[in-house]
Amino acid sequence: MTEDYSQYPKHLVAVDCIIFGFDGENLKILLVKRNFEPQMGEWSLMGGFIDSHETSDEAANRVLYTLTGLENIYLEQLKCYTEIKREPTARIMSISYYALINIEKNIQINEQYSAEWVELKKAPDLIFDHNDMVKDAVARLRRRASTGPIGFELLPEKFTMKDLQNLYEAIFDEKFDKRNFTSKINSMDILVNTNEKDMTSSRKGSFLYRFDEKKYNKKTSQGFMFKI
Amino acid sequence: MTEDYSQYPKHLVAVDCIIFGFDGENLKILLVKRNFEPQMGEWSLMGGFIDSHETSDEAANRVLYTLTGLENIYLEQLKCYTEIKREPTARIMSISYYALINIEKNIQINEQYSAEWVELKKAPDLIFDHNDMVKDAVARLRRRASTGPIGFELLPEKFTMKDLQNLYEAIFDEKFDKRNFTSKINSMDILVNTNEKDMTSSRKGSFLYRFDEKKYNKKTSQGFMFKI
DNA sequence: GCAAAAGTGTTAGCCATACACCCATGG
DNA sequence: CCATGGGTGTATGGCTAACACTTTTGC
Repeated sequence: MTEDYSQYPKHLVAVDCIIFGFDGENLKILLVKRNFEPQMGEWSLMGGFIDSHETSDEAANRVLYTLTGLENIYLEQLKCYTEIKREPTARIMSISYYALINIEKNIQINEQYSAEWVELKKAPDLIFDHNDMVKDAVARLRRRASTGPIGFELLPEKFTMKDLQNLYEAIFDEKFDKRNFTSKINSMDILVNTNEKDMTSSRKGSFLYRFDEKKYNKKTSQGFMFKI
Repeated sequence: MTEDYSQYPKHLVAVDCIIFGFDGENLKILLVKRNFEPQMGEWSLMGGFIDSHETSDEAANRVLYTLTGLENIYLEQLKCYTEIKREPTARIMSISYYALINIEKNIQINEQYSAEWVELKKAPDLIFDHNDMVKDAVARLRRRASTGPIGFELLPEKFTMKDLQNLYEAIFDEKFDKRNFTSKINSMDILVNTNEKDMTSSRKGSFLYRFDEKKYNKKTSQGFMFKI
């Protein structure tokens, strides 16, 4: 006896992306203004339907590429939302993904979508269950950021210690002590000082660091655990 | 302009359940022997297709009820698996759920499914990507167990300190020091000593405890954090 | 020379860990 | 009375958190 799949219902399945960026001061998310019904003109996450020939990961990457032109972005599946009435016009499941992008990269945001970076804290109400998706994504981001070096995805290649601290303060919405933060980071020994200075923020200038991924991987394979 | 959904492909979407139980010594999972093709006769997780009128949570609860007759079980969504060829005969997405059940409850396992409790460590190879699902579920269980009181879902209402320690040792696959474990649990002050003794395990007998959920909730709302 | 941000160490309290003996009881 | 598992306290080292002054340099 072979299973006859035709008796089972099929479903529309979409992906929605929570795209995080950091401008040096605030965490932001990239939102689009819907240019189609339902809820045309309202703010939402960027999403798209999953095609028959692609996985949800591929669909999320495609959606991200379509909007930003970026590839090889940090992207992680979060959760599948399946409430029957989560969209008013049809039963659509959606798998949420969150992405981390360096906001300074030359992003050519596709004009077609009226996308905007908005501060996470000041984000407008979103359609459907997209507010829940964002909330879940922030929780996941915090957890990942505290246990792994994903914060660097949000920074340019070279960054100051202050940038890094600002980033973590934005992610956790919490202030840290400068000396404790610096020595914790330094004690992990996963950054390299480029010996270049960023002279834009002060007269004295502040050193620029790079995340040393090779070193991090090596240390990790020897039992090291990132922890903030 | 309203979106025309008919142009988008629809998908079969299933749920698969990783059902954990604890027998006092070992963590177990409930597996079924497939009685239909493909891969008839091989071990797999218990699963089922999502119907048009139900959410994935409801489908998972239904699958669990069908197999065990149990309702109101701890159940949490894990991840959506969408590889095109994850099943050989059709493109089927699957949302995994993990469940925690008290193995001592009068479970009437539905004979129809040839289900068996097997020790997690000795689990056979499973079909499709079910091995990955189990691995992901164990990781999630460990995380949840270390930060919340979900372990009690796996124990009978009354349990000894030894039971509790055995449980956490099984979950984390790691031995703990008896005195440190006891004092950590006691310092959280979320158990009540029933002043009954379990006389089956020793001459002296060991006290039976209950998890005090009310107290836990109250403490939690005041900032308490469970931590093991 | 002064304003503004960068950089840098020490201390005290807390928590995690390591560790061993007496107790109660049934047989 | 003895064998078996149950129950209990202390000391140490490491980590976290609190805290303030000096340096550099452009203006």
